[in-house]
Amino acid sequence: MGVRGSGRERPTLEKVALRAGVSRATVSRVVNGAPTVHPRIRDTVLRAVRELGYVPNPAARSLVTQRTDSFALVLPERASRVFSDDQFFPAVIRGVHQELEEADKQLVLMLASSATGHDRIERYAIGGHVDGVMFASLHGADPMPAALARQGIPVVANGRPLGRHAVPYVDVDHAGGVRLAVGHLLERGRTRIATIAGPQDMIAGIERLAGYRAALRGSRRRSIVAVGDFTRESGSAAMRQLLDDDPRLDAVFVASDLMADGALRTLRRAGRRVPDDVAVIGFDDVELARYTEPPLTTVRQPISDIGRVLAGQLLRLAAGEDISPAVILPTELIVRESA
Amino acid sequence: MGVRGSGRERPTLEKVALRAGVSRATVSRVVNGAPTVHPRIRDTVLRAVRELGYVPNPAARSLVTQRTDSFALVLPERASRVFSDDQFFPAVIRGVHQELEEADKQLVLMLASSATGHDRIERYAIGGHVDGVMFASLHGADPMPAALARQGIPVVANGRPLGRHAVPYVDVDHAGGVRLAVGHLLERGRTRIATIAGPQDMIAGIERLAGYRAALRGSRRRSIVAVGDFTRESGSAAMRQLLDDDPRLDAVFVASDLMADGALRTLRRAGRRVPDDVAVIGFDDVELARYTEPPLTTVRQPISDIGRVLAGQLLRLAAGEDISPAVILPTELIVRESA
DNA sequence: CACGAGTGAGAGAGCGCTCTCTCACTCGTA
DNA sequence: TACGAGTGAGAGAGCGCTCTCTCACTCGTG
Repeated sequence: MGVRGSGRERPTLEKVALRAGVSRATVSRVVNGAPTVHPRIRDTVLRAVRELGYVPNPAARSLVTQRTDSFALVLPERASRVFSDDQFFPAVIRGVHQELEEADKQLVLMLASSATGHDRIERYAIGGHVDGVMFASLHGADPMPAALARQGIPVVANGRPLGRHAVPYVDVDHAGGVRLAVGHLLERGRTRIATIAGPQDMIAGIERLAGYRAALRGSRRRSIVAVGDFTRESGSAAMRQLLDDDPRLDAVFVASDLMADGALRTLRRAGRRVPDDVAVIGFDDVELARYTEPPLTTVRQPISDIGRVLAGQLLRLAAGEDISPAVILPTELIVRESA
Repeated sequence: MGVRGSGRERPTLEKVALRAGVSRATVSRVVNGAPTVHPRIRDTVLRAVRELGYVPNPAARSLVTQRTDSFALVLPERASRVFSDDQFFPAVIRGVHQELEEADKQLVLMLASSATGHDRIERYAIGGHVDGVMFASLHGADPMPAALARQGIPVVANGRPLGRHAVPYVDVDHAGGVRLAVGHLLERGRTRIATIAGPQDMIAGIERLAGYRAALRGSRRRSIVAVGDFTRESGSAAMRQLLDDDPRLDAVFVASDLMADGALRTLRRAGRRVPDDVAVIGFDDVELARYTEPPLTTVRQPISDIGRVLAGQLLRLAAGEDISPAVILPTELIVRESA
């Protein structure tokens, strides 16, 4: 049966003006909070608005203002990663949503899948459906952000874009976090410190590996590297490989908590005690980290803050303000039991 | 510095018409795929469109068509539950997005937080920003869906709304799933089968508990109930209580995987072996279920299908078609090691 | 008392598109 | 050859709102 659209003629500015005995312009002024309306008239208008249940028509409004008051968040949709139990995206979404809500803006969510998805997003943004676009966790040197920016569309990315063309971005201090982690391991006297890196076409993967290398460099330790793709399975596999490569390693820095969980399972199966035989440190501090066996020492990144700042920067950019080309959020080491 | 809006005068229908040497109406016909245009003219127009990089202005279009081609998905935003590592929402979002993308519609995400959030959502929908609204996992007898439906806005909910006023909904076969789970436990000769129920103001919590009671009723077993709120912690706590209440229980049906994980931890700590001493069955089959200790036997619900169907129904409703007032998706028992 | 500044409200021109109505023209048929 | 049906394209009226311009009116001041 279905609750079909009863139509319910929505009142227009005109109707309200008629009822309040003023002009359309005055109603518009009242509705938009212009200061140049006499209080008495304002009240009359507001009453009419209430009585008629008037709500402005957004299409008509944006037709003339050239704004839509909504912003797009583009997420890569790679089935396995996005929305696995990695909690990154939900938290980013929450942060973005909070910030936008406070500014009374709407969030349009776009999952960029295949190439077609790319096209669609570009057309959508260029078509002026939104006032700006946020990109989260781009894969590699995606040309889309720069392309949109060149079209004059406000764009902010999460994670430094790899291409030449800069768009403003916000990211966390990957290198600093890794430094804390590796420093912690060194302090505890670990000597053979390996790493499980993330995918090398994503900025987070790249920077965390670079951070690991930099942190070890000072200590004359040799680096031992395996590469995963941020999934639990890849963490397990990478750990197996590391144990093959260097059975005597006594610590691993893993570039994500999910991979760290996989690594912990491999270690357990291999009969290594954590942290006694092998210390493990992850990265992210998702909820999972508190429930691994043993609970995971990890580098916390303020995920939903990324979302908030991302949206905040975009709002400012769209408002015509100048924003800093990069905002780097701090990371911190959360010490639990795995290291 | 900021990549500021260079403006980049966007061409209008008029400009395209001028260039192609036809009228605005004809360009509109071509752009919207009307069949009554001579192929030669169509080509000329399309060339002009391409050369000018014309993209229709959505605000102008919806001003006259009264459509926006976008739909809202409303999720409750209770910090702890939403976007915890419960994977429900991400999967629903993905499903909804897929379905909408195929229809070339956009997804506007709204997190309903406080009462203010409610207001905002109502105003937004009534304002005509979207062509329809989906609600996922309403808390209790939320009046919003019915209120919007009464205003003539197409609405579909996930999970049967509790109020009197029906809106079309899609849900999974909770009772059937629970029946499979309890049946499995009975078959294996379990005699004292407890349950950890979900919150009793959510339809999923209510129906799964009712299903448990119904399934036991035939078997002359006594029901043993503790209530959680779908979080891992509440699962742990509920399990502790159950062990206190009836130390000799030999099976638990838990209304969510996350709570089941909590329950497993409590059992482990209490020295009970799973499944030897106590069999555990969860509900949801989120990714976590494959990684618990031991891997969790659980009732799978096709989460992203819920999203797809939700969106599909809404699209149909918004298109003026009649839809069935309820769609129930099947559940199935996934047997792993915990029972 | 006259004048100019300041204030509050209305008139009216669009914003870019769709869609109905109208009309010119091409055929097929008697 | 004449007529009616069918087809393809243009004219033009809005959709509901914002915003500039204009104007009437009220004061304060010289």
